[in-house]
Amino acid sequence: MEPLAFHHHDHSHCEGDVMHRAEALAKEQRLRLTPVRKRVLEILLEAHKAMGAYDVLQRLAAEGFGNQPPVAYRALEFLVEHGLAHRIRRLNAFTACMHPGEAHSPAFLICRQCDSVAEADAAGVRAALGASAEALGFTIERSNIEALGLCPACKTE
Amino acid sequence: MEPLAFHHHDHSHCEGDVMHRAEALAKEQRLRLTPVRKRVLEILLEAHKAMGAYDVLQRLAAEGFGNQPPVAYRALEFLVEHGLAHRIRRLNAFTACMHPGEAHSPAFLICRQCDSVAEADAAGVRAALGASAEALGFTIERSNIEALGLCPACKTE
DNA sequence: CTTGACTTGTGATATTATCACATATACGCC
DNA sequence: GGCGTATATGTGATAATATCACAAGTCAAG
Repeated sequence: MEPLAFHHHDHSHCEGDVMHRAEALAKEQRLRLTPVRKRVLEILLEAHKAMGAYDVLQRLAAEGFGNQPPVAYRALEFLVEHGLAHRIRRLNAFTACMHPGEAHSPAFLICRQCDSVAEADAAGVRAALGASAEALGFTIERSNIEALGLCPACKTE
Repeated sequence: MEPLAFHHHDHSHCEGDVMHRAEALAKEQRLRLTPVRKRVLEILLEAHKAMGAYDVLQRLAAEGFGNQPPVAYRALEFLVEHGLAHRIRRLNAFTACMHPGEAHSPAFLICRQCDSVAEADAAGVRAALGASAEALGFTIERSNIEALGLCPACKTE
């Protein structure tokens, strides 16, 4: 898994690229990536950071979609459900998945200064967590791993 | 770190024991464990599971403390700040720390069936997470690691 | 072209959390 | 002990986040 955040990169390209993969994935899995859902994913990708449901809703409403909370929440729930977006509980916010398709349940690194959110490789983390849980006889089904701190860019400023 | 949850144990004793350690810790660190704060900790310990701020508030109000949200939130914030309680973001809830004093920032195992919350050893998890973060130049300051699944008791039922 | 499953729009409401300001209490210092 | 300051609490209002319920619309299979 390549860490996309915290590095300079062709931003518009990364949007298109991820979007492309998301659409391919949706087709492959017979997911219905409807206009609202697709637009929400685009909005998240454009923002390139975590957005609250109401921020997303505002954008949607401005574009002629419904302006009631369920419109945003339902689309976001769909995207999260199918691995196209992630929910950042610490921020009560959502962010586009940068690695759709690649089975992963990443750890999130949240910069407290610039609010950027990066997906970090969590393979080792999950292994360790699984071991701890197993020692207690607990079976993990889903998990969220979030860290708050300073990103490299903000550290040097 | 001993896993207290998921095992039968002398419940009333564990309450008193943890409370005792919390008070000792407070004295040692010159923390002001005021009546509201102490009572909130007791309530969390008695419940022995995660409680929402408004649940706590209801209990407080019934006992003559203030009945406005900040009363509960302030006490809970204090307890979390000083390691006497933990915030479970997945549940928008709080739980008493079962290991006050022992420097730890545990992983939480949340049973989706019975809503019990156990603190699991997170030393390995944090090491792995720190390694992933460091690889990206990110400095972790705080983190929350939560897993949802089935506890041993609910698995066999 | 009809049925049934899924999706969206909409209004209302529930739940969680914070702000602002007045009052009261505890602590350090003299 | 008395004073001044920092800290804590009470209270009303409000903000931010999330869900429910139901009607209407859309899509796809048969």
